[in-house]
Amino acid sequence: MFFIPALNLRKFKILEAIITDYIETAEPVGSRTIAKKCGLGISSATIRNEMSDLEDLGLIGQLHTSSGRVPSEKGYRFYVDSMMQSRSLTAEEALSLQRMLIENIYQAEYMMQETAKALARLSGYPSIVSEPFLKKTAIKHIQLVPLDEKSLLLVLVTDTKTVKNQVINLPSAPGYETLTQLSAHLNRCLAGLSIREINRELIDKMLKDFGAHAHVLMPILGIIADMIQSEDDVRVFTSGVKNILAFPEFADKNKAKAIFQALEDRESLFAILGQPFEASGIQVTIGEENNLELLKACSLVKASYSIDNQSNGCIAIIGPMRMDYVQAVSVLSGILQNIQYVIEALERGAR
Amino acid sequence: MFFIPALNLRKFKILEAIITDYIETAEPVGSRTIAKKCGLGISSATIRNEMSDLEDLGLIGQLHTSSGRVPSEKGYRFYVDSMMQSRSLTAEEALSLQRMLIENIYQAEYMMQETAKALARLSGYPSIVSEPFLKKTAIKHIQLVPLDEKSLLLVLVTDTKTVKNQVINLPSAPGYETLTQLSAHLNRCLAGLSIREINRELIDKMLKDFGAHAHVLMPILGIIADMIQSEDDVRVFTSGVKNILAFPEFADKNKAKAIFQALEDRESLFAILGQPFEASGIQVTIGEENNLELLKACSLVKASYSIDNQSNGCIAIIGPMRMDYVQAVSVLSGILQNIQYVIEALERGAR
DNA sequence: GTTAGCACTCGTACGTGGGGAGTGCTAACA
DNA sequence: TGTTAGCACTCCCCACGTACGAGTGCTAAC
Repeated sequence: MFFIPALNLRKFKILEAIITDYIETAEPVGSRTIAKKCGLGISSATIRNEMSDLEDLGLIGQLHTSSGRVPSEKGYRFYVDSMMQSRSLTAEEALSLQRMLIENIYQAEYMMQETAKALARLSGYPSIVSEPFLKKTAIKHIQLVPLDEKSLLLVLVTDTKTVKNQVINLPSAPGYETLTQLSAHLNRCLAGLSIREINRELIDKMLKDFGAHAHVLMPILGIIADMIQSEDDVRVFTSGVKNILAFPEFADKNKAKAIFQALEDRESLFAILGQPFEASGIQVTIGEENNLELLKACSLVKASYSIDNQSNGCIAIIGPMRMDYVQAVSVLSGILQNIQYVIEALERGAR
Repeated sequence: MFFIPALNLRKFKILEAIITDYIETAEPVGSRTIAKKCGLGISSATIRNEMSDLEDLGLIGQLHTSSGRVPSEKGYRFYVDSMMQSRSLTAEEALSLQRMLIENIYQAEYMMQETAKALARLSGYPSIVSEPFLKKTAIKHIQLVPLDEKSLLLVLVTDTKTVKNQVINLPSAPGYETLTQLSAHLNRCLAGLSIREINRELIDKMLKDFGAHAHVLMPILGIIADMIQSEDDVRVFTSGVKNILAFPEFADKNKAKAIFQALEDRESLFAILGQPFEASGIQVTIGEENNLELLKACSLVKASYSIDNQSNGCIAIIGPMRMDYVQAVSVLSGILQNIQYVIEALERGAR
């Protein structure tokens, strides 16, 4: 948020008209268009003078002499910070979200793909949604399932209702009976704990209590720690990537391709979402403000959702700098609310 | 496969030269190009005469008078059936596949996404890979995991090592002890069976043996049947969708968008892969041969992989009709072999 | 049967010129 | 002093005509 002293109300309104018009049409905006549209009752000549001032302030620019004006990054930034007013979701949008909630929300992981879809459909931009990071998440239940004589399956249910599987290979896996006992033991000791609470002391105690199976317990404990600690199992969903093609900004094949490439690759998705997901509220980063080279011609609208007041997951949409920020922010915040609502419902259900 | 009597060796070679050149360049092929390239030692005039004949046979066509020749769908069909010789994977390609095998292959589901990636990377076309359909797959292990007082988690491991989870909501869920007993009971009765072997008689017997928990057992049995019967849980992976943008055939935004749309949507992916996946070997469908309107301007190269000699899953790539069929078929068959190899390794490991 | 030659077709690239949208500047006006 | 009409100027865009080149089909000669 920054303040521009030279900006009187008329300039403010003209700037607003330029930006909204350009967001809508993707065409440079001329003084006559503004004269007709902004309803200030002043002539295009006066507006030309004002536009010249706005250009001096660095809020708008020209592609070439005698072209209309185009918002600059600084212009967009000012618009996002000081001009635009967020709106609520329309009845239609809200209804569409409600439908999303009705089915398959018990497990957090089902919700994510659906959230990505809703985000893309309602906003018209490609969306990215990450599963919650598990770092601060607690273990709810552990189950060991026999597979064959050399392997077993570890099923981990967290308090966010996410279910994770991992096959564990051993020189010789215990039988069903032993696994059942081990499962019970693991649950007694670990259920309700988060990764931070699993310490050396606890592990020593567990091994002591169940020493006969230490050779099985050790690798299992290691893997459990890995599972809830590493982000490797955190999936990231995208939707509506094709929406990019609707924007003239990405008419160039190579630009479109770069975006598609990035949105297909896990690593670059993480890079886009950024680490850590600590920031709260909705963040808008415009053009050069983005650290990633790939995004320097784009804008990113991003929000974190939290579980148990711990910021854990991230939802975002990507678009051209000429993005409909009002639409983007309102859809994102609407969906954010819904996610929180669902998560809280899950939490309540879990206790 | 069809036979064209009028096609002597020279015409055959000219047709081959036209098709391979067009596949490479996407430009209509002229008689002089062929004269220089095909090495038959005949002049362009002679080739023009032959081309005229080939056009009469419907194997090639012209975009307009005085343009070069372009293969027709019939031409491509003849090429695929009778002309092209498949090649083996190059050392580089084979190595790339080997790398894919090294990690994360124990569970079939990990392999699928990797397979899709490899397929797209090696072929240069968008790829689609489906998980194995479970219809003929047998149950390996069932485990009931307590969640809370109103819900439990059903974990189903199949003999293809696919693991599926489903939350089951009940008015009142049994405790840990009961679930452990129920799990044991379910495994005793169902392990090793496929969906076809689960009949009324068996269910009656199970309910009789465990009548006290019939109200829990009934919904569980229903869900197990659903899980292995329905295709709802079969995931389909895509990769390299962006590759489409490399082809002039999809320069039109709307065409590209239609493909992106289709490859993002589960339903249309199933429609593309087609049902059932019974056919063996590699199938090529060209242009109008495809039932789907969307694919009438494309070619689809598809293969099924099987588990235990039952055709169960499907891998495919999509491209323009001017597809590099040699490349496509060789990559697809190379990857198919690898999938089979991995699956057999899993099977051996499972016994 | 093959080929050189030629007239013809058609798409593409290129230069040109007009129209239109837009600007900045100036001078007149309230 | 701020506003506005008018004007010259810039520059993009499009339509048009032309030249060129790639390619064909046909004919006649080998």
